[in-house]
Amino acid sequence: MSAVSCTPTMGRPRAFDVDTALEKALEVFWRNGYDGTSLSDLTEAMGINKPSLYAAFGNKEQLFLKAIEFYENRACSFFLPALEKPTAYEVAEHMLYGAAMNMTDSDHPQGCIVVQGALSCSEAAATVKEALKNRRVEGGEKLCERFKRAIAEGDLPADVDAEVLACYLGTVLQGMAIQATNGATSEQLRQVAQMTLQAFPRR
Amino acid sequence: MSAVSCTPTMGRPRAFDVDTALEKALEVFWRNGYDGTSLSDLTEAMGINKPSLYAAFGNKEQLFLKAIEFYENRACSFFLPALEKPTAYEVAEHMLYGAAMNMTDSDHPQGCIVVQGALSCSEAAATVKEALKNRRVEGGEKLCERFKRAIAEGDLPADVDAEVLACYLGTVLQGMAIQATNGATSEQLRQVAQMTLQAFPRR
DNA sequence: GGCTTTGTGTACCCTTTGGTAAAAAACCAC
DNA sequence: GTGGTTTTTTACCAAAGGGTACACAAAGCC
Repeated sequence: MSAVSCTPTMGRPRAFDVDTALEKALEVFWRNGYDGTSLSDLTEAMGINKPSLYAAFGNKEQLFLKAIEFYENRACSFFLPALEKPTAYEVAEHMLYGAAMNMTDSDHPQGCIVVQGALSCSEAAATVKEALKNRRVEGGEKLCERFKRAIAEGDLPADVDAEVLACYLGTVLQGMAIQATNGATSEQLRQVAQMTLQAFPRR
Repeated sequence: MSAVSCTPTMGRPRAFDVDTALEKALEVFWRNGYDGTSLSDLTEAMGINKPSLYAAFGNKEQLFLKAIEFYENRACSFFLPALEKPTAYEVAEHMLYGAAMNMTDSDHPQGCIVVQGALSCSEAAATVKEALKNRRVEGGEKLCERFKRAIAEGDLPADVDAEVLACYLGTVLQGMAIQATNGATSEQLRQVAQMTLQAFPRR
């Protein structure tokens, strides 16, 4: 199941659990950003030494990318499940309320690592910055596709612009990540979600 | 006028213009973030040596804070002027369309440095992270005050929740900064602005 | 038991980081 | 010119950055 490494049968067994270590790394990257996280921060949080980190994950950049994958596959992810809802309105509703809940959850850093993990960063972080940007853009495209389908199904009025609607929803979702880091409560974000839905076309 | 230093009459004159150098520093910080910007990046962009930088601006942290001040006092700032508009709706309108224009202006990096300058960062950047967070929160509070005034003036319905309205608008504005870094065009952001205004109560 | 294979721990590599000491240079007042 | 004052230049510092060599330890295989 672990996407990171197939445990070999020979040789000394690993003394740590790869997914647990990845989860710790995710939390550090989430809180401090890519540039703001040092290898010492990582090895300390993960409870392993540098050679173990490099053997298991490649390097800092690859570790970050694997942490992002781990993040998106977590049980509490809300984006993809929301896309499956039967109507466009319910898609938006579940996504907005899911974000309000998830981004303020005190079990992990506030906000969203795909937004804040490497927003403005050094040349050395250009690859991960691009990777996160692509994920944000792809999220918008998935929303757009979903709304186009809704129009085709007659679930949304034919004169609705799916791209604008997706961009609007994406803007609010990404803005909620910033609000969460500002200290907004889940209740405040739920009210933002409610207002956002007021501008949302219903069949 | 320069808030940075009163030019002394004695001694060797400065070989660079403080405000020009500050503008260059702002651009680097804006593009790379606080953690992602090194002193070499700064001195190269500003065209000065490190001792000159330290003499004129203190250190990296103080230079960043002065760059933020410079940023907020620029001619093309839109936030404070929008607050002065006669009605709450016009306040929101000017702020949203101002953001759509400003955050995609190719004369400088995309987005907003108050949002992306130090969103997730190292312990060493905790001070500037906090400073930016405070500015974002204060922006929301100013919006809230403005909307409360609008309610008192009868410009907004009495049953409107000024706090929710301010949080909603702040969320969209901060989300627009992310969209701009994603590569959104000013036209796309204008359409987001238009949709946002649909949820805005009118008298 | 030995052999092979893999992971761990320590100690190290070079580069870059933020920041400064000290001397030379450019100005003003006299 | 001389003295006082400030800025520039060059060279440097200690610490931290990402990354690795190497010896040793722990497992399966035979």
